[in-house]
Amino acid sequence: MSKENTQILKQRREKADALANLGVNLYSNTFKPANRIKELLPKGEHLVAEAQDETNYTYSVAGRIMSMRKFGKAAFFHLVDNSGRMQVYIKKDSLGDEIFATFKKWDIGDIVGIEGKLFKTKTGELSIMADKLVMISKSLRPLPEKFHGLTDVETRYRQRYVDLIVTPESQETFRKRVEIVRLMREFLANRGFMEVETPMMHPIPGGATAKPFKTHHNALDMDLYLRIAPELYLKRLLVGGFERVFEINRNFRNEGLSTRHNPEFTMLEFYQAYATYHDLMDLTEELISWLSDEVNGTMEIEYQGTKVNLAPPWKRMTMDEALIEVAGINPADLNDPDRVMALAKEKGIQLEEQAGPGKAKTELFELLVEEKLIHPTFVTSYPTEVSPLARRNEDNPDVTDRFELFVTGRELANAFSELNDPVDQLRRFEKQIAEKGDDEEIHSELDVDFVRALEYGMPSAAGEGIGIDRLVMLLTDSPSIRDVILFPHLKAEVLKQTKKKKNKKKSVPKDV
RNA sequence: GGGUCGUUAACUCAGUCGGUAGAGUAUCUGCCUUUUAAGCAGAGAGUCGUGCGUUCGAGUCGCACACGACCCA
Repeated sequence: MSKENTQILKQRREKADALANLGVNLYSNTFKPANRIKELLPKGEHLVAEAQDETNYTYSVAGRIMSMRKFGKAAFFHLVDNSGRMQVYIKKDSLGDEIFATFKKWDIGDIVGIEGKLFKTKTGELSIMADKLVMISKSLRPLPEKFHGLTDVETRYRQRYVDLIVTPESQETFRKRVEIVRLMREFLANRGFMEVETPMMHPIPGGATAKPFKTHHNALDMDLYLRIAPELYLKRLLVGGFERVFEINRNFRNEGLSTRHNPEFTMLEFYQAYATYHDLMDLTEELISWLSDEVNGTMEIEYQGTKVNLAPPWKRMTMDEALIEVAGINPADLNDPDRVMALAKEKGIQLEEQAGPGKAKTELFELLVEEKLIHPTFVTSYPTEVSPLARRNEDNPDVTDRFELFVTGRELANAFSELNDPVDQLRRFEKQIAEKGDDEEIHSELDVDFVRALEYGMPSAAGEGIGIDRLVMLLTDSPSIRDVILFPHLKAEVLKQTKKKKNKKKSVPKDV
């Protein structure tokens, strides 16, 4: 990691001091750019090389200096603002000796304001001939090299601000992320969904099976858990009469990190009364294919070298069908609970004592099928055993009216027709708690209030969760979840301390 | 938790058999008023991730640790 007293940093500070001594405000807050670079570019389109803008209008722009070519009495540099990039031409003649002397202390990385007139250079690049210069923020640290940029991923994650300055692809990814979320809200709002905010701190973590983060409220003297899912609160709103609700916000899971897992991640959850999981499959393929088209201009995308066709309709198959068709399992084996269990053992799957054939089947699916589902595929009929909140299928109580969506071998969404029978719900909670009872880290407590809510009557409904981070990964061709989260979690950075002449011991005040 | 790889100048990277640390960019100085990876000449810049060990001698070999990447659980 970077050291804090290097030659290059000293030089930058000395330069800043020299500039201040010339009477320049290094951090002025008076310059207000009247123009954005993007809107200037068309204004000079018609000009030929070496021609001046005939209107002779003075424009003003502000931004960061990203490259610099200095001569003895002139210079070119590129200025970048939020909208684009443009060349500025500086001439000693037109600025005067004093101003030009201060300009000589400008560096790549400085944020500056420019006023001037448009012209085209010999090589035909539209530029601003500066007649006024304002230092807005003097940069004290050098930017990464102009040609290779910043390639060290650790620095890109830890110092995302530098990454955003010098890596246009990174900027583009996060712009797309913002756009995807904005479009999602628009899509759902257009269908009558209302966006709500439910608690992030839960007295009882529920709605999923995961290890929660624990915290404590001092005034109430009670433990709280960062939510692992908003599901049980959103369903309470269905009880309350809000028929279409959604929430886009963070979930927290105290588990491992990987290219697909960040301890906090963003989830869209939405619930629609009087709908079934079939309705949500229609809605999901419409939503995601539309998002791809809006953001990438196509439904046929490439993810890490693999072509993926997001154009509807998408494949729909039951878990049994997937095991038979994709994994080549004998249908007879799937209908016999003992043979399912045996098959799982055969494939090296280690099952917990309480696990039944539903769990075994799901594990087989995860092992043998998941990674092979490249194009979007809805897998339905999940075993009831692994779906404690989903409605049982009317014809076969062993499976639920549930689907998960897989794209590029990864789970992207999970949805089901909701269980609204309070008696069944209570039974399933009790069973779930009995099974997880030995795992202290998975906090098991029956959410009595949720059952009470169901007892008031929750309309038939279907609900779904879509992992936003993974969706953004797919639509931006990003290999790691850290590439789509602005500030991903890493271990604490060990900053190298500059050696001091004496290590003064800090006096530690004793507790009185 | 296990395995593999990585960590050298501000950035991007070389560094042979273990023998006094290299380049490009950036920076500084000089020249340079249409350049755009500007150019020419010169200069400075390093606790080689940290620690211990082997050795006459370690960026290089060994061990431990830290951080990161990928794979596996």
